Amino acid sequence: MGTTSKALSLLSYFSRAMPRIGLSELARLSGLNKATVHRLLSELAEHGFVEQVGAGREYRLGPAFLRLAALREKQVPVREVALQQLTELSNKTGETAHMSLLNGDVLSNLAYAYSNRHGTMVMMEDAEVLELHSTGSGLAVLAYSPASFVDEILSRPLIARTSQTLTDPADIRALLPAIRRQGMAVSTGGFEEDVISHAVPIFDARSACIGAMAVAAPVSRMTDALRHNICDKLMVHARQTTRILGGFPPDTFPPYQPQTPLAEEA
Amino acid sequence: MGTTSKALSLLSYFSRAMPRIGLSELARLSGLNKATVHRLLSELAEHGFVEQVGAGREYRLGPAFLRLAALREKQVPVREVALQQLTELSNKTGETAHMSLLNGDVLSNLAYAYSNRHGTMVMMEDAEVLELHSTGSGLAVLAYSPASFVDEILSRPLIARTSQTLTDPADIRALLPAIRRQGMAVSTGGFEEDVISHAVPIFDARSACIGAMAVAAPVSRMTDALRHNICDKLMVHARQTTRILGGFPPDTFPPYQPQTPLAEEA
DNA sequence: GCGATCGGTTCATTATTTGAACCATTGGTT
DNA sequence: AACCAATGGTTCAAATAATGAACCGATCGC
Repeated sequence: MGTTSKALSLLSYFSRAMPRIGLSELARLSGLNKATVHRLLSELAEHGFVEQVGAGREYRLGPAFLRLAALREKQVPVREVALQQLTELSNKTGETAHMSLLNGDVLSNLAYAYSNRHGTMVMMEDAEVLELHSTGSGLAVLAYSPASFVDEILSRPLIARTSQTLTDPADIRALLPAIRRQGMAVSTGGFEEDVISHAVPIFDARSACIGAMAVAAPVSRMTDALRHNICDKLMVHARQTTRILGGFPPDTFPPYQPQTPLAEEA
Repeated sequence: MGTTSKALSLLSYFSRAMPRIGLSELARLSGLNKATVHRLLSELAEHGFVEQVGAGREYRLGPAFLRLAALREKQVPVREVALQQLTELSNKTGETAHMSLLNGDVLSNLAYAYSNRHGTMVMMEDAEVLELHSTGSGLAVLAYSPASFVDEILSRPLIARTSQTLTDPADIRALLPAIRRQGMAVSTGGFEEDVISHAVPIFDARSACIGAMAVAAPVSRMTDALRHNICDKLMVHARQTTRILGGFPPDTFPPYQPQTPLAEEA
């Protein structure tokens, strides 16, 4: 691994759950020498990628990202496009819609939209982390990822978020062909109890899967009618999002077919 | 310069004006060897900090920034705080309010708010770059920056954006004491003709100047009454922003005094 | 078909990175 | 108050990774 990669990988240890990290702890997490981590952090800090916070001298992500994210978004307005689509999708389904992007071996939430049709909604947050094995979005991404990547992911310990989380690699592999046939993944209670999530993958210009768009609803509210409505609208908006972003679904991706209660299967 | 710094500095060549850069061009811009740049870009690309775009194989900023910016914003909601303050400021003054952060030797715009009081407004954009010598915000920052930084900035060629831009280092230095006395900088037509900009510096927890909040108005609309209103409201909201962000003005920073037409001077 | 680009690669030389051991501080425990 | 175990940070010889001139193959304009 190059020095630059080491420096950049340090950034990946910052998360919602661990927003500030001390020097020694970061050295432990990354397996690098403390002196090395210190030098890398100093260089990162010089460029505003991290900064030190008050007393404990811990480090946190720096202000440079605001500028660079704004530039990125100006060039490729993924978030803006996603928000438009999600707002429509959420309005049409009456449920929470969200979109997440693949970031290493995990999905991170990019944007979301709530509906005000019901008193209760599945809640979401920006930059929330979604695991590939326990969420509908993750399964959708796995189904359209290279075999080597799937092997890599499934070879690691799969944490059971709920009693319904699939943790056997074989069980998860068995789902993928069906997801590929339908162009959509469904996960019931895999990440949070009582939440059912439908997800459709999003592709880039090289037809690589870069993330997923999903609708998350309380299990208690799910009916055949709602399911069909969600499937139909989700398929439309996910495909549209891929297209607007300049991406192309792979040749094997099933074309859109209007979903009616009669057309149901599986 | 360490390897990491070289890699990170490559990112700084991407801008609104130059959103995509080819390998050879980036090598030329940075003065590094083409092979070196290629290796650094490959490492950056591995982590999603840059990506290659279609035909020309040029590079642009990658999707990783969206996630990291969201995390940063979650931890230190500068943008959110700024937007609230700017919206109020813009409403109270009837003019465009914006806030920019120091990024190396230049300010980059973080957020802005328009008023709908008038048919014409000074326009702004996110991630827009403001030079230190030609803008009100830049002068405010210079006035509260270390002497060595000021020397560094003023030793470089100062581009004349308009016929009214100050390009003589001595002229600019002469302004700084008055700015420090008032806690506010004013620039008329320095960046764009017919725009007058009032700016107040923003400070962090160590009382270092990290950027500026400003109100930009058409010169044609400027009256004594508007000027006093802008000064008063800008002082209030800039100080409030510093405070909310956990920062402290330096001891030398003048305390807020209500601005009335009678209290005017220079 | 030529010349001048481009992105990308190679490999001996070189300079940077590395890490064990070392401070100075801090905070909790005996 | 003495002690221990943390912390962030520093040092410098040894080891490793970065470097860059020259080289491909492809593309473009003429």
